[in-house]
Amino acid sequence: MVRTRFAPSPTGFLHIGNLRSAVYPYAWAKNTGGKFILRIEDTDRERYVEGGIEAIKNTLEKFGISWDEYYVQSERKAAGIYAKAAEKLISSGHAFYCQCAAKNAKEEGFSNQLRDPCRDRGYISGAVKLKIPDNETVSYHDFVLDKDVSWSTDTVYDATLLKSDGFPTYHLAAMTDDLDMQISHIIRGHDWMPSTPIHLLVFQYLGGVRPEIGHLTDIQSPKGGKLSKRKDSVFCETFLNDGYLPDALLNFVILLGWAPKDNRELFTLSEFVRAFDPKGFQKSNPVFHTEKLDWFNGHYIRQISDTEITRLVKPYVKNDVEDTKLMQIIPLIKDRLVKLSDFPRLTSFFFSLPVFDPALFTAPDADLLLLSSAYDYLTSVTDWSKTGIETGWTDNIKASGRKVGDFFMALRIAVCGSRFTPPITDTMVVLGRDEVLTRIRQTIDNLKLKIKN
RNA sequence: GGCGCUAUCGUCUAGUGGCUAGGACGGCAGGUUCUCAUCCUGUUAACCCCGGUUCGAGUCCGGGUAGCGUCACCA
Repeated sequence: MVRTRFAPSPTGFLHIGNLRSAVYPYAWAKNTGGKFILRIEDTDRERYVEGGIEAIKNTLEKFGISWDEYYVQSERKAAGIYAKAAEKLISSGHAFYCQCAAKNAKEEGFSNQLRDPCRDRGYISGAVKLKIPDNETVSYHDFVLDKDVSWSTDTVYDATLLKSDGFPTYHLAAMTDDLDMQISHIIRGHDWMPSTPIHLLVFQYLGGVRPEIGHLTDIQSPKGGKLSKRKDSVFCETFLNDGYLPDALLNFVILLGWAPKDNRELFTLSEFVRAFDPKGFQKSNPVFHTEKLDWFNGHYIRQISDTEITRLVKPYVKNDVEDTKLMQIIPLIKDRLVKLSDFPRLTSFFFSLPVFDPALFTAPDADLLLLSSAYDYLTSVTDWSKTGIETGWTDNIKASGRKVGDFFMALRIAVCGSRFTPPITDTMVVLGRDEVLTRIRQTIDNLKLKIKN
């Protein structure tokens, strides 16, 4: 029975890395019949984004990730929980007040002092900092890396626990909470690794049962370095709006840094919960190449029903298009859909007259004959259905000595204005007899004009 | 620069001392087909380097090299 947590800061929308940091602990907790906790770490008032909390919850829900317990650090701060923890550390001699001006790491460069000059000044107010002991070794076993990691405290700086505005930093808040909430396993980003010795000390001084700790790999940008807002598309909502299914994105992300022993690739969330094994965590950083995501998405789209796709494709379709029309079209383009947003591009000719592009007709004279022949034949068709149109047609074309491929290509271009379309007969059925005949007639006229000039 | 982590096909990965190093995506080729796509088949391509341990190393150890992370009163 495992208790895990996902602890995002409401500083923006949920990104790919967040999603992964949420789904692993979720799966682990559910796999063991334990509890998954959502904890909002909103202790940085500067970076707080209005609506950030709702956005995070909202997106998690889209992926089917639900939580058993929910906490907000600013509320716990108001209850005095972190101040109390800080006092405990001060009174036991493991923390001290500091009245130095806040440093800005970017400006300070790499010449930071590890030991704070205020540690022995006996101030009775100010920011609270951790008093790092000299010449000690702190260590833990990382369950992701499956490795013991240790530091000399001589390389650790006196980290701030409580800011002068009374808000705790991550170092105090998260550790206090993990203890209070009896978190059994901390799964967090690799970028937290360097500050782990601080956390180990805080845990030790606060007392209680220390959670196991594991550091997830960092997702790398294909452009090098870690995935970032600047150079990459990172927000889950962006992918969702772009027509990626939550199942596909989740499946893709799950496999970025985790793999089962049998190397299975397809997982719904509940299947992942069942298959989850902490031994499957990857140790080296994956690169965020999305080719496989496209494959997953196409795969999942092909799995779902036409009725469901009709619903999903709505945001990408004009309002006045009826469901019955959509239901006719979807079977024709389902296999061609990589993203839901491909729908309008693949189906434009169903809704509007294609523009005549003379360049598409490579042999205008021959095509004109083919189209005239097609027009004559289609006029004679009484049963405007797939079989009604198709029966005997191909044989007739062959008998007339024409190439079937050329014939249908000319027809395809005339009716759809493109060389790439669903099977033309099915398309014509959906379009309707009058529309099809009109389009062919117009194309014939346009072609004649072209030939004349 | 200090501290720390990592290292198998282009990408995601399986591998836990004895394998022709496997799968998936992508690429390429072929089949199916009125085009494209789907689907099917085949194919391509990897153990970072150097030492050591061992009868035997992708697997263990050491050293290089490379990549990554981090050095805030941000998380």
